[in-house]
Amino acid sequence: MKVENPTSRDIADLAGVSQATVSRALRNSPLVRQETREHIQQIARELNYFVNRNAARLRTHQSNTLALLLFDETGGNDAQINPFFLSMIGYITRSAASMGYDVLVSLQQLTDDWHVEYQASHRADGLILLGYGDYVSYREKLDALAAANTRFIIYGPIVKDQPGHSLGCDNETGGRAATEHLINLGRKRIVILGDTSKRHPEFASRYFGYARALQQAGLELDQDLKIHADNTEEHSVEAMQQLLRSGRSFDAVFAVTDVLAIGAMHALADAGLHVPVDVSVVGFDDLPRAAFVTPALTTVQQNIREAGEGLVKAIAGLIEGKPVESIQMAPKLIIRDSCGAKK
Amino acid sequence: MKVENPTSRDIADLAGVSQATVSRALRNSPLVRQETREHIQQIARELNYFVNRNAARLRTHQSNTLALLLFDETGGNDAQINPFFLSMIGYITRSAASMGYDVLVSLQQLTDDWHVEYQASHRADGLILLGYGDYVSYREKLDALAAANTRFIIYGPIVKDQPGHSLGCDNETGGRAATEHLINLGRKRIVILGDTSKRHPEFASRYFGYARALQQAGLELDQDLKIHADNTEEHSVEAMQQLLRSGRSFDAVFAVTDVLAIGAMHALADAGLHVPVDVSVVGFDDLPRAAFVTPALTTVQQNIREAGEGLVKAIAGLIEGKPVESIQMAPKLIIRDSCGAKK
DNA sequence: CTGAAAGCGCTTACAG
DNA sequence: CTGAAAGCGCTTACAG
Repeated sequence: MKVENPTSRDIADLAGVSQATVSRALRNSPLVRQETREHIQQIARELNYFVNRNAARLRTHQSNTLALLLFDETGGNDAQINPFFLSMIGYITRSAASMGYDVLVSLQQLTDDWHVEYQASHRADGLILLGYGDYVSYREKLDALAAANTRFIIYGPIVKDQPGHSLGCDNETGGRAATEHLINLGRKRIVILGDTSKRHPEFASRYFGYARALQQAGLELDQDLKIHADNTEEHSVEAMQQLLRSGRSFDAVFAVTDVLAIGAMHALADAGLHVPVDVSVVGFDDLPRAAFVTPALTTVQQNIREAGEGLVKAIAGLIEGKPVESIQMAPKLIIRDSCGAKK
Repeated sequence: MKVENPTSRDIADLAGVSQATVSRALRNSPLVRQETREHIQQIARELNYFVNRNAARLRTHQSNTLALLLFDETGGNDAQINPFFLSMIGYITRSAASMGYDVLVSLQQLTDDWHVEYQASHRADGLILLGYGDYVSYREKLDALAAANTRFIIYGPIVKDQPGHSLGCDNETGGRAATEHLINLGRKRIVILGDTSKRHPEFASRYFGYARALQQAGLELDQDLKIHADNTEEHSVEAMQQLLRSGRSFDAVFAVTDVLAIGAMHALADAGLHVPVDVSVVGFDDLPRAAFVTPALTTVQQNIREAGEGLVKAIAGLIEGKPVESIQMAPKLIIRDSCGAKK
């Protein structure tokens, strides 16, 4: 009764049926008589048999696998993934498992010739793309994906004319909510911090929300308060130090990511300014660490659970040939201490 | 020249050679004449051809894939993975990629009938197990893995008689370093916080290190200062509140994880105690958030980069049939503000 | 250096 | 309800 690496043929011999019947029985085909089916499954269990997925995949042309591609934002120096996207992995994995998909994880650098290979080599049926990338640089890759008929979904903004599907939060509404909140707290000179160029459409949308809120409140849109910073804590600190040195007055900072907001808080504290008394700070993302910094960071939350589940559902739909629409989710303002709303 | 889903046969037809030669050429076999090889590779590139990995895997009985199994510590309520292990994913993925392995990620619940399936179904050649599990409960699963001849490596302590290989940090040395540091700061009544039972051998080792440091310093090992808490912030807060209510005096807390340390800091602050003036706090793990809490947490760092790379190297060794030894890495005390060393 | 052939372990249309 | 057969796309021992 002991077989080293049992195959369906071994089960068939043991059960006294054909190999085809074993295959059917193990897939719970209604074609097989219940009694036969149970007998076969019993034997399979005893032998600790599992279907060789590679054979099944070769035969069916389906891998039942999703590839999760994370843009490596560190340029290959480190393998630390942006914590916002990192925490999505759990939800994606669980959600995929519940739908019968395995999840392959891979870090992708801008220089890599990525993506195309996963589906072409039949390792994955579709791709999920995660990361705050530079969309101008990535565009070329996305076009290559589309040209190869690869199924993919990006977590990010809906960009006009961009190939493929996207799922992201409504960045403009989020940026607007953050800014309105600051305005309601009496703040009038609100810095917008980050790379809001078209290279980062999600950040640009947050900026549009900011601009709209100011406009609606009758506040001036001062270009001097638009501060560029690449999306790292270090760049944020630097940008804020420069702003402080310039002597320009401001009473609030809306950073387009939490990473930037945390950097800004450090720079402000180092300059002897008190958050939120002197300057209110609001971020975006609700990173796990946002609740742990002091003062706890007020921020715009993107629902990562909803995002993870939505991404899997979308790519599964694409794989099954269903029509899938790009989706925008509602962001949520999380009020903590850095804005000064709580007294 | 356009073929929808090209196979090696298509390349062969186009190149005017046999399919076998194409296969050899694409694998850079020295058997193939260089000119022929380059010609074939050229055509493959033009057609955007990639080897069907499922066929190759079926044929070679190798998946060149590692399965990364994360113990789900939330009991299925949430899919948040312990951030310590989460941040290892990047290093594991990159390291695996550099050795030619794909990485499959999966959340595993205690109730699942896990593990065995990955290798038996030929989806992975070996497993990496990550998580602060309850080793008494997991033991049964590990035995099943071993019985099925599955190759696996666990990030965790080396436990006597436990099947398989482990890679972890030297928890006893880490616990000792943390405690000695507190003693050198003049602390005499040091609470040890966490589940230090044999269910969590890594925590038990940290406790042994603690005990040894006290002993060496001629300090009493007071059982009243050994405080049990399951590894969540909430349980930590509760345990500390109970300790504070008991009126027992103490001047330091060595929490066996950062999660517990952060919970303890909250409980102490809520009770009006000042860290580190009234009570020094030291944790273990160096979670990303440890540097962000106030005061910044002094903790014992486990090198996740070294860990990730070591795990991949170890499982790759196991797969290739090389002898692999269980490994202990050196932990490193990271001194920040919560212990009171900096003035 | 190259080709013809076998075979990895499945799934499924076809025939009964 | 079941079996015989074909075939998914590779890799590699064997023969030349």
